[in-house]
Amino acid sequence: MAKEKSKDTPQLRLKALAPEKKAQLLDPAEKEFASKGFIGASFNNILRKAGMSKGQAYYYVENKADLYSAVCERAFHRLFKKIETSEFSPQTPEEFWWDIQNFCERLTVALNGDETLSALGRSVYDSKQAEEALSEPLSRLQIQFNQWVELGQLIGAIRKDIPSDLLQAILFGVFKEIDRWFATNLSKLENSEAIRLNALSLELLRTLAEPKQASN
Amino acid sequence: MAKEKSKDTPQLRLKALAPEKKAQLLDPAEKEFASKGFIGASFNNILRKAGMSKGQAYYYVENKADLYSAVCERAFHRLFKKIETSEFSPQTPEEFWWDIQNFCERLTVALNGDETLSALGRSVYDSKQAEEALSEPLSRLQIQFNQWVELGQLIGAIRKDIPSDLLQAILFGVFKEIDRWFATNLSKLENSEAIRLNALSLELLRTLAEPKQASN
DNA sequence: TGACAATTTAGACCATCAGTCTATTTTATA
DNA sequence: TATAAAATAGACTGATGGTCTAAATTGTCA
Repeated sequence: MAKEKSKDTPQLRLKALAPEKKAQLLDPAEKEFASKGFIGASFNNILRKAGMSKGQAYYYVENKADLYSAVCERAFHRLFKKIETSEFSPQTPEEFWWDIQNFCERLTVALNGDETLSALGRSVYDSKQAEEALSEPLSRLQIQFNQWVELGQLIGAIRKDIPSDLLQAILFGVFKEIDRWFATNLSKLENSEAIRLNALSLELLRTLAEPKQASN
Repeated sequence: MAKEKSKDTPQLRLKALAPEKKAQLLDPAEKEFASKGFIGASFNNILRKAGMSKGQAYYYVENKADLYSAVCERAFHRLFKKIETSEFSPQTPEEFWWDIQNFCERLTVALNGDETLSALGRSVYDSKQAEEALSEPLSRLQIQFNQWVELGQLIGAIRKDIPSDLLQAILFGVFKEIDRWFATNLSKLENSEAIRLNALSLELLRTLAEPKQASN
């Protein structure tokens, strides 16, 4: 029997679309979202740039949020291909934090090489609506993050006295602010100072996340 | 001569408006902004609730952002009246942090007693647009904050190795996330746990802001 | 090849949005 | 009472994101 499940949702149809045609929509969309943010971006304008009719676009995409989500997912994969995250199995707190630092460095390099990607990433925080649009991919990220936290806790690299979702929110918040600050101030910084602050930032995160004393 | 400077801007006209009429506009606006956020709030809907025509509203208010700003300013004053901040002139780090704690407690109490105010406060972070609309009052807050930081640095309560705007962004970020977390999780919390986490949160801020060692 | 069905596309159309503009009413001045 | 100024009503504008239907295209099977 195996009745072929037909592509009866916009999402599935987009997935099955020829890469070039997908790009025809997602490329201008990415530019628009990256430069204007989720709310500022105009769906109509994207269609204009993509040379695509409304009927066509809405056949492959549920709504503006869905398009934004598709754009971000694609960019996300692009990022991860760049990072090529290696195995991550630290045994001691020192190893744990070294791995984290390593990861952050890869991330920084990857983002520095792709301004559109960086801007798109920052656009997530333009509005709650943007965040909601990405709730699904973000929750996947969250799971990954939680695994790291749990691992860290297991080997004594991360404190256990704060609910992990609170700790996570705080760490993400700090990370976000640091990112934002560097995005706007990096150009004014001496190179050496930039390096110093970068290291210091990571230290801050570590200070927040580490157990209070050397114990537990 | 002293030609009376006439109230020729919406802001001045609003300021000069009879309190009850001002409330007629600002009350429904506050409700709308608090419950829907800046972007989600509908100007038209506010007018409907206020029983006010467009011409009238736009005579007293420049645009949506200006209305939001007026609403927030009023709420802000309401908050500060509740807090009645006492003199703040610590001589030692311990005093400094004790004062901060004291302030945070007052703030918490004040906000707990006014859900609309809390929601309105949180609405600032709904979107960049909201933040921009409040750039003027927020920058006043920033100045105040910077004075505290400078004072703290003077008496050795606050580190000097991070640019103060970065430090400020980080502290604000952490504060924001903690606030948000408590806003959504407070109801599920044991009372004792809530108290513990509250104290711990402040400790986190202190950990971030204090000089690395006891020196400096 | 021709007929029929399914998929895909075009674009007119809709409600709603923030904001503008003008004609009118109300109020103050003298 | 006449005139000027301040205030108000609400029709109107150009966007927005999103819907809907009719047409075009494509696939399928005889």
